[in-house]
Amino acid sequence: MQKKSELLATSLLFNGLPAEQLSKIAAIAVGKHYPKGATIFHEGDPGIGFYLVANGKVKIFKTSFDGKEQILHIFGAGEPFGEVPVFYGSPFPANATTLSDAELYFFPRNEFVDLVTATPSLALNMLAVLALRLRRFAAQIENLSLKEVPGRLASHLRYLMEEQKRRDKVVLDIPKGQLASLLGTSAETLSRIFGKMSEDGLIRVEGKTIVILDPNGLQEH
Amino acid sequence: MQKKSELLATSLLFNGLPAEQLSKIAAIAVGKHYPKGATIFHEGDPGIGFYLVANGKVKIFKTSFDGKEQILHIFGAGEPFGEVPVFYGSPFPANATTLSDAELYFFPRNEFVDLVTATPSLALNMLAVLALRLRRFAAQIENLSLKEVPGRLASHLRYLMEEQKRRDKVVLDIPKGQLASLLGTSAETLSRIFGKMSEDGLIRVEGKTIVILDPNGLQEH
DNA sequence: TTTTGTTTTTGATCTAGGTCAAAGAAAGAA
DNA sequence: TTCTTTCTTTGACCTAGATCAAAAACAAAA
Repeated sequence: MQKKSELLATSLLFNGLPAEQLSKIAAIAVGKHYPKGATIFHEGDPGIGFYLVANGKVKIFKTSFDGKEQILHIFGAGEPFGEVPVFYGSPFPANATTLSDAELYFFPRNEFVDLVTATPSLALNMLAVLALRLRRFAAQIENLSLKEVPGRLASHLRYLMEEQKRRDKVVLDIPKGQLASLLGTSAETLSRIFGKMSEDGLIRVEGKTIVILDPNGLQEH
Repeated sequence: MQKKSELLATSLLFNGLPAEQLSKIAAIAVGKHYPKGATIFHEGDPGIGFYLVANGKVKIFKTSFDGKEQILHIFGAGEPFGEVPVFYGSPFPANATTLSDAELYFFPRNEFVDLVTATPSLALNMLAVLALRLRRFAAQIENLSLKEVPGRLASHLRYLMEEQKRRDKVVLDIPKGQLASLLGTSAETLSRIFGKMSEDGLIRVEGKTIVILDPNGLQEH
């Protein structure tokens, strides 16, 4: 139980809460293990609570009638997901699947709402989490509708540079096919764009490692 | 002041709060009038508070370097906007402009955060508002990336049928060019799709009124 | 290693829908 | 009304990127 509240304390959601609150929160969390590729929930399932990633990676996605998928988010350690039904209406708006073996904490809706009601700083943290997510969605809509695929890839690479705090290279943490689905394109097109950017001397692709040769050129796209 | 808290009471955000709270909320709201086409804020401006539409219509949108615009939301009476910076970081993630003459209430950040902290049910209402908005964004991303333009138009028409509670016809509340920008396409393409759907006997276009001839056929798209 | 399954790349082809230009229709303003 | 200004439609053309098919490269397991 010690380790559990330690992880919780590092997340944006439970950040800054006093130890006393943290242990109450830890008390209602149920740990669950999922193998790689497991379904956590489907779009339309009733949302009886939300999850927090302890370790591993989870994708949230929509699928079209003909099987194409669009990834909305990829969440890693410390990030919560599936909160929408907790605060507004019942069914999950999208599907959730693990991208690797994963350990998750599940927070049942009613208990959690009680905690939020009793703990103003938890409520403000949750508001911050949702506000950040809205900001990310706005950026994703901008990318999908106002930028072409090279521009979307460029902004994703800049995002990874930021996240991994490197100016010279980044490592893709998901297969290229999944990246294509996140950027709203096909694996074939993404592969061609990687090729084009290499030709143009912007990057060098070495498997999952992308060497950034021209950070400024990347801005342009 | 009486009228003000009456309007507030009808909004999802302040719904169900006791009169005492409502008057406190009304006390910090500052009324402002904007003419049609006025800019309320730009992307990147510091967010010192949020707004609620008393009457009129407001669009929230992103623009590309070459001037194309993508509308993220259109808000009418009773709907709040610009809350993201209140709860997470400072700058507005998008632009806001009036689509008609509009009366807005402005809520300064600090005072409002104090109220939220002191009023659990207000916090839960705000969480519901943001959760609903996430759900809408997820649907918009799905539309942009998994559906073609006819499908997007069809789901917008179904949305209007729902909203206006009519099965036989709906009235567009914005110009067709703005609708194109909301659906992530151009005015020309939208016009052609309206034409095609009319040919196919799905709808009949009479100016801003769209007569729904075949609700089931509309489902298909 | 060799085998088998999964990613990734490459080639060839096709089309939805963007863009440019201009004409028509509506809607306000004078 | 008549004049402007803003919306909407139509025509002609063009390209980003999807799709299909198949080879190649990797990775995991036997």
